[in-house]
Amino acid sequence: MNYWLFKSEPNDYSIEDLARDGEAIWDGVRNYQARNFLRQMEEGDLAFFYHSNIKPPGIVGLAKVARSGEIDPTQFDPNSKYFDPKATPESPRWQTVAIAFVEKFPHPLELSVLKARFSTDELLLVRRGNRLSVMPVGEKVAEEILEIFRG
DNA sequence: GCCAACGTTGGC
DNA sequence: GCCAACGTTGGC
Repeated sequence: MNYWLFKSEPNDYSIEDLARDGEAIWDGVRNYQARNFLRQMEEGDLAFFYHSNIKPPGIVGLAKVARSGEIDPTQFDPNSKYFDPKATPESPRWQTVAIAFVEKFPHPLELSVLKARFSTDELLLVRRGNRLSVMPVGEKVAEEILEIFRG
């Protein structure tokens, strides 16, 4: 089982939205490094849900990978801002996963706290200038984060 | 509003 | 294939 982190702007899609929907196809990722992480995900993997572009940014909840190997439907939709003219149903370019809501944490775990606690080697998220919207989280760090809430 | 980081585009 | 220009992300 692996741990991941998903960034989302809450104005766009928040942990509350995921709680309401129960499940969501994580569409719109158009970065190859992030896509490769999405391809590596397996059903049952846990994912921290992170709110970006908000004050303060931070981890706000937990989700899990409900299905892997989903085809991102927005790549075929000419009306979508994620439309990719080079993608065809016969050879799609963008795969993703469906995630399911697990829990909203009782309080956000702010980026400033994460930076104080974890080095850039331990947690990619805290690396300056990191723009990946989907990234792996090491098991040790993941368990420490869960421990904060389950102590 | 600023700007660091970095991915993408396009001319050559 | 190189690389400058440009655009986007996202923290501060």
